[in-house]
Formats: sequence, structure tokens, C-alpha cells
Amino acid sequence: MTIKEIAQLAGVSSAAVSRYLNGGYVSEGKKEQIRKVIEETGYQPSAQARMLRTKKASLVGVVVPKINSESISRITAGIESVLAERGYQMLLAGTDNTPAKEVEYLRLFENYPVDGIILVGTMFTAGHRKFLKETKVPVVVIGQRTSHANCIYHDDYDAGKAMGQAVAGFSKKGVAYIGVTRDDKAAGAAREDGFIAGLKNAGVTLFEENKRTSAFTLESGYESALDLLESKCDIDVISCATDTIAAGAIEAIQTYLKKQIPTNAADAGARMRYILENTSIRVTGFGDNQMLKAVTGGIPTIHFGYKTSGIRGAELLLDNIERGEQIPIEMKLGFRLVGADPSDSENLT
Amino acid sequence: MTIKEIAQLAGVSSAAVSRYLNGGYVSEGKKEQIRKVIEETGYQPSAQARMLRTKKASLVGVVVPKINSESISRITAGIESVLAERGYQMLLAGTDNTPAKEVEYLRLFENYPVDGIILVGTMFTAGHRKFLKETKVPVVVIGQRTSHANCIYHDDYDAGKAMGQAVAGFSKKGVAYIGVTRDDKAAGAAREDGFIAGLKNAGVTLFEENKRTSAFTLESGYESALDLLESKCDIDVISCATDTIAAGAIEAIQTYLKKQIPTNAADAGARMRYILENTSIRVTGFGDNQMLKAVTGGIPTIHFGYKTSGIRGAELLLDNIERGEQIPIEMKLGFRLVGADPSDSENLT
DNA sequence: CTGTTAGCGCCTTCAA
DNA sequence: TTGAAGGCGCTAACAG
Repeated sequence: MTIKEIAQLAGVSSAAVSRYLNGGYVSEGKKEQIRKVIEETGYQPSAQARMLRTKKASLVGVVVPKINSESISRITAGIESVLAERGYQMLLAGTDNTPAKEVEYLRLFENYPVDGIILVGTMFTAGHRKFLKETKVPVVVIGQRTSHANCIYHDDYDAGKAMGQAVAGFSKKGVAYIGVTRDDKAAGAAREDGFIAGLKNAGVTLFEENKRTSAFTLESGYESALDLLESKCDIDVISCATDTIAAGAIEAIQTYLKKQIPTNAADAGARMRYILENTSIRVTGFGDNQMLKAVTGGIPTIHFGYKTSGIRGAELLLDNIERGEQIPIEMKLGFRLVGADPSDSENLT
Repeated sequence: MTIKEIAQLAGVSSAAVSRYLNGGYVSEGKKEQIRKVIEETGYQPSAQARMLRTKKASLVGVVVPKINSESISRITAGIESVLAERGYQMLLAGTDNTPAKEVEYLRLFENYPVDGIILVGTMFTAGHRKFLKETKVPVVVIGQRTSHANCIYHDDYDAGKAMGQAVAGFSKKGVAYIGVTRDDKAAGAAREDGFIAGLKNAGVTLFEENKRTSAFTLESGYESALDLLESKCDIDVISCATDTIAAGAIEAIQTYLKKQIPTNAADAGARMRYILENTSIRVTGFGDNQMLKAVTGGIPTIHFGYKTSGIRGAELLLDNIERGEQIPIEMKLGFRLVGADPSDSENLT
């Protein structure tokens, strides 16, 4: 079904149909004829051709590192809320934490009918910088600071610092840290540096041998934590760069302790009691994951305004698109330390 | 930058440039000139215009109910793996469990340069059926059985039944069930019906007053479970239609018990011990969520082959697109009951 | 091998 | 108000 065929069937010109579709001048009579034909044929104009013509898609492309993540979904929820309100739709592309794919999808969106792009960033490669420099499409980066585009990021350093201080507050023995690649300036470098600074402020040192680097997955967190435990270092806190990693660490601690449960402790209660009585290792995270909080009762973690960053990011982008705003903007969002209150100390691990 | 400009700069025709881009006949000399101009200008052909012309996008649209879900992400991971291998990219649209939005995005993709659509289904409205009936774009539905499109779904009924039987096996008092809307035939109706059938098989009845209906969220699961607990019904199992709801139930049980902790149990260990000794309520779920398993040690749940359904779905779709396969296919995938082994009974709740 | 020509489906002057 | 005409950027014949 094309606009031409509709025009023929309705006995009018294609221009008339186009105007009908877009609210231009059409006499009542013709309006009616056209309406009927469209109704009957179930015609839908090709968004594609329309976009080729108008250079306008009412569509925003969002590139995210992974889709199964609460933080990301909070960001996209924020984006969506703004877009919906202003008549846009959102297309998502997940890159599975692969920087190369990130650039691929950026390129796709660039030559695709989207009005703008939001990149939820992890790390910047030369490819990224090249893209940001060259592209004519409005782009907003969320989650990383960059001078190559408008960006909204979180105060990872100070968050890490706050966590470091809190941890120093309740740690009696030693502290371990499971971070992520420092190529990720925000979740990798900033959180770790902040954390270490926070500890130091309180007179605590994070020893090199108590540091591990994990991928952004639960399994990887599990491995890192187990490795830490088996190294027999004297620690009572494992701080992790994300709540997902923290979940892996919690699992590792349980696995590790179970191995040592006296064989005569047959029933579940007794075994669990053993674990409880022997667990003096606390785990902390970043991100304030909802499920983790629900099930554990809440470990110390950092709440970032992810939804807010999504909202602000979308607003920035739309202003850019619609009003051609050109002043570069950088926006830093704060955080909230949660679950570190001593009264919450019934937390399992 | 258009192909025309490039052609001019290189002193050739636009057709030559097009051929250069698409591997047609171009003499070495011209090839070089064109290469240089493209290099210098950083020209990128408009995918948009190309698609308008070729009716081919190497792109698949995937509509999902929500993005922050492990099951969904397993499905999309499966889809992605097949797509990548066969030279396609994937665009995601999240509908936030809103059937109306689902249709909106289906329509968007329909008039958009995608070669096919995969719908991860929740419920079918008239709008859905109308779309499936009318559309010319190849569609595969994952997660729901339907006669209107090729579909791949999971054996929710038998999974529910298996869970019912397992629960009957370890329940000594009464059983409660927190389901989701029956408008969702798979996660709603089939799981519940199967569950009840499984219980009945073992001679156990699920009383009406022990049933609740929840949304697909943790909070909602929390509310439903708390409501159940406060109704003072005599139960020792709360079975939930999803692991997310189960997580909410676990939180609710903890909250509920905490309220009753003797005030003299001051320290964390004592309080936790109280909870343990008084918790005889087990929670079960569906979906085999990784984080839940890691943190709780694993509640009884159902593992579905989500990744497999993604893979099969994508394969089906691509065969449809590329080879014009037209034989309608329905595919039912099995499941695995996990965590119901009595030896796993150290699970917290 | 190469350029010319004719659209893909739509919107937007422009003159009527 | 209306229709004819031109073109968005690209590719696919078709002659050369």
C-alpha cells in the first residue's frame, strides 16, 4: 500500500492524501473519501520514506552496555518518561559490554532515522572519540564524563570516598576491594580511587593483595571473592564496585563457609547458625539493587540517581534536537549512601 | 554528504560510487579516487535511503515487556547470538508491561526498516491479533502460544505442575500462591493451573483465600506476601509465579518476622537466629534468577530454556526472511525444576 | 567497465 | 483548496 494507490482509490491526488495525513488543507468531502479508503485498506504510511523526506523521526536511539541491569533500566525508564511525554519513541541497542559493538550501534543510529542518540557509556575508545567528534547527530552521554559531548554523570569518586569512610568505620580487621576495569573511568577508576581515599582519610589502608578486578557479572564477582577468601587474607569487609559483583561475593562467602561446616551439623538450621556465627565478613556494593536489598535486608551500597540522569539526559537531548541548543553541558549528579547505618546491621553478610 | 557529492569530488558518476560501496564493477583507477574522497570526507552512506531502495535492512526489531529482567535478557542474548552470526543487528523496544505500547512499537517496526520482528509476548489484545493478521512483516512470538504467528513458548503448565508436586512434597501445613494476571496465558494462567493440578495430584488443595495476584514487580510481590502473612492463614509455603515476586515474598517474610522479634534480642546474630528458628515458610518461584540463587543459596524454581527460545526464535525468523519459509511453526520448550532437592534445604526462607 | 535513467514512498513548494 | 512536479539519497536496470 502506497500513498499513490490510496490516492487513486479515493480519486484524489497523492498530495491530498499526504495533507490529510498531516493535517493540511483538505475539503470535508475529500477528507471523507480518503478516510474511508484508508480505513478499508488498513493503509499505513511508510515511516521510512517520510523520514527520508522530512529528516525527522520522533525517535531516539539509546545505546546501553547491557540490558539486564537495574541501573540501566532505571536510566532508560527515566529517558522513556521524558520521551513519551514529548512524543518520541525509544529504540534500544544492547552492546553486551563490548566497546566495539557500541561504536557499531552508534554508527547504525547515525545513519538511521533517529533524531538523537543517548549513549550510556562504559569506556571510551578512539572509535568513540572519533564518532563523537564527527557525527552530526545530537548525542548525550550518560554515566561518563567526557568533553566530546553533552554528558551527565554520577559522582562516583565521592561516592567511593563515602563508602570508604563508612567501611573504615565498621571494619575491625582488613578490607578488600573488588573493582572493575579502570578503563571504565566511572565505575572502574573513580569508585576505586574514591574508596581508597575514603579509607585513607580514616587511617585505613587497602593492601594491593586485597584487590581484585572483576567483570560486570555475578559469576566474575563470585570468582574474585572466592579467590580473595582462599588467599587467607585477614579481612572482614569485601567492598565491590557493583551490587551484582557484591551478590557474587555473598554467594562466594556462603560457599566458602559451607565447606567448613562441621559434618555433624546435619540440619539446615544448625548449618545456617554455624554460618552466621562464623561470618564476620560484610559485603558492600554500588548501585542500590532492589532485589539484593529485598533478599539480604540491605547491604551498604550507594544509591545513584539513575532515573534522574535518564530524565535529564533525555531533556538535554530533546532541547538539543528541537531548539538546537549548542552550549555544551556537563552535569554531575550526587548520590546517597544507604544501608551503612549501624542499626541495619542485621544484614546477613 | 551524499553519494552525489562524493561522485563529483571523485569525478565519477554516483552509480560508480554505489558500485564501489557494494562491490560492483569499478576499475582500479576509479576505485582509488573514490576511496580517497570517501576517506577524506568521512562519508557514510545513508542506511535510510538504501533501505528505502532495497527493502532490506539487516535489522530485526525485538519488542519486550521490560528490560530489567533476567529471563528477557537471556532471550535477547539468544537472539543476538544468532543475529550477529548471520549479519543482522537488533533493535529493542521495551514496553514496560503495557500492552498498548506493545502494539505501538509493533506498528513502529512495521513501518520501519526492519526485516522482521520478534515479540516477547505477555498478553494478546485485539490490537495484537489485528496486527499479526494484517502485517506483512515476518513475526515470531516468543513466550506465548498463538495461532497468529510462528511461536516458541515454554511449557508453563507442566512446569507449574512439577512445582505443585514438589511443593506438596515438602509442605506440612498449607500452601499459598502468588500469581500474575491470567490475561498472561503463560506466566499467569498456565503456571497457576499447572501448579494447582500438581498439588491436587498429590492430594493437596490450594484454597482460594491463599491466592493472590501480583504485578510483575518485586514491590508488588512484597505487598501480596505481606497481605498473605497478615491474614494469618496457616501456611508454610508461598509459591510465586516469578522469581522477582518470590524475592518480594522473601523480603515480606523477613519484615513480618522482624516485627515479632523479642526486644531483648539486641544483636544482629541473635535476631537473625530468632528469624531462622521461627521461619518455617519456604518460598518458590519461576525463572531461575541468578542473583536470587546466589544470595539465597537457591529456592525451588523452574529453569526455562530462555536463551534457547531466543536462539530458535531468531533462527525461525531469519529462515522466514531469507528463505521465505511459510509453514507455520509452533515450538514448545521444556523446563527443569531446580532447587527443590531436599539436600538444598538450608535455604533461608 | 561506466554513466544515464528511473524510481523506492513520501512531503512540499508552486501555480492553478 | 487542489494537483503536478521535484526531490530526499540511494540502487538497479540499461545502454553504451
